[in-house]
Amino acid sequence: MSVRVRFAPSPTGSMHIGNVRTAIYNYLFAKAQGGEFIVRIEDTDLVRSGQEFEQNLLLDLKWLGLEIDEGPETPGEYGPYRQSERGDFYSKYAQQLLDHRQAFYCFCSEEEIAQRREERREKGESLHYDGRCRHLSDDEVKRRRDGGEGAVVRFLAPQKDFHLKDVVRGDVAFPDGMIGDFVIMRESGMPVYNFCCVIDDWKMKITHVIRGEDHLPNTVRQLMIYQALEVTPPIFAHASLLVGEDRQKLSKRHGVTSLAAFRDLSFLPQTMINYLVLLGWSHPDERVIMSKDELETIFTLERMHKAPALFDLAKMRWMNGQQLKLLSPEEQLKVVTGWIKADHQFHQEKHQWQMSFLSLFLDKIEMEDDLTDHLDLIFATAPVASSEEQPELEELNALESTGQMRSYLAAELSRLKQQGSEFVPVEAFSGWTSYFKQELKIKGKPLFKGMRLILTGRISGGDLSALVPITPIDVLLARVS
RNA sequence: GCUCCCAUCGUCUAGCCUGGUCUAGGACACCGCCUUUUCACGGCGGUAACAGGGGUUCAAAUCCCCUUGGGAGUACCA
Repeated sequence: MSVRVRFAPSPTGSMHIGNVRTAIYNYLFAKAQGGEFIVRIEDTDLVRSGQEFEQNLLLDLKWLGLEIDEGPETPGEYGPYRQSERGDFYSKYAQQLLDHRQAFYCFCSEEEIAQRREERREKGESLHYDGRCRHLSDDEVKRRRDGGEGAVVRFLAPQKDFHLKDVVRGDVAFPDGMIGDFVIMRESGMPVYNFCCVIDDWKMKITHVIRGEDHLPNTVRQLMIYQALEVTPPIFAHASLLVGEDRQKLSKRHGVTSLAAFRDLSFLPQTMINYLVLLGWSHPDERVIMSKDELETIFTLERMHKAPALFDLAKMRWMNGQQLKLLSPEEQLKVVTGWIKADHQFHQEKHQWQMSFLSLFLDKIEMEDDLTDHLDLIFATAPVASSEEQPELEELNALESTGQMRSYLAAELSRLKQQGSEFVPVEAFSGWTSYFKQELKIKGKPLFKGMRLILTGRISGGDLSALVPITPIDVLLARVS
């Protein structure tokens, strides 16, 4: 049977990276197995769900390049793909469970249950639902329902041990009494997660359920339902959690956690996939930089890691640089150009010039914020020097040779500008250097650092002979005067 | 409280299943050196970990037990 996996987010906010990683695992596994990647929207919580969230979710997956085989916008034969539209399935099987006495109507209000739980807590007893409505007679149920009394449907939890064979965790035991009778249908008639999940995974012919470890306790409930329905459960793989600095499950309060936020920070989709997949999975040969295509052939559930993983922005940053270097020059330019504000002078320059800029700085660029400094080096007219550079800078400035070079360069630049040049020809630059050496007898630190100071306003930086020819003459003139 | 899960450098991890080749390997970060008359890249090197205690065994990071620590769940959320 062909592998079918699903990513089943609830549209209640922007997609956070824990979910993104789950999506990636599912997608990669599907690809590696030649199977299907299905997206199912879990929107049974009408209050928290929103249509705009679903749209963003789908857009996020698209941005990542995770192609959906079946989903709300590309339905296959097992739809609908939104739980809010699958009501018939749920009521049908809820009724079946009711008929078979595997579920029952419960008339207890939330307040009553909370109160009874408190009482049991004081007595040190189990906090589960106490089974009060378990054995109401059919007549009583009918009477109370006909009388308009609200009721939920509870699943009657079997009193026995359960056992799960999890691909990443191995054998997991769930002892008898771990959970009480749980709600599968709300008073409003809306089904609840654990129930929908089973019905949908079954009806959508899902073969492997790959999800976060936080769902592990849910799995017993689901196993119970599978058994009651006499359906063979899928294979489960529970991935470790992603945690924040405090080692707790990653959530909004950990700062930057949504995919959108990382995208805004200029992380590439490849980086997201590459970095996230490595947070809980490893390549058999410990390769680190990988493309999505490579991952699609090599990913296996067996190499998933059990312990929770912590985010390391520094490594992710490095990885972004590595992924950037993997692109073709044209693609690199496109990415980098996208990082620069629309009204920046950079966009006015010719393609050839932009490529020169890129090749000069590519090694130093990992993220968007690396760019500012390099752009300033080319375009900023006012010199920027750090405070600790100040003493050396002043010392250099006071040198007689610096003054000589400054007036010479000012004259040269004006001459070039009058000739109509926009940039300094490479030969002109080397001409200046030889002139300073041979005629003015300036050499060593006063020569190189001095020229750098005059032309860039700084005392350290990249190769001047490459930098100067791509700096606009107007900028250089402003710096010299 | 109860149930379940987890535990190798600061971080991500390899190794653990199938004990010896592990004086524990890699990556990020950090620190040196080389190269570069400067920056970066690169190259070379360094600091740094098997949570603790008991077993089993000729031999344990690897198997078992306990302790400790961390996490998750315990909803008419998913």
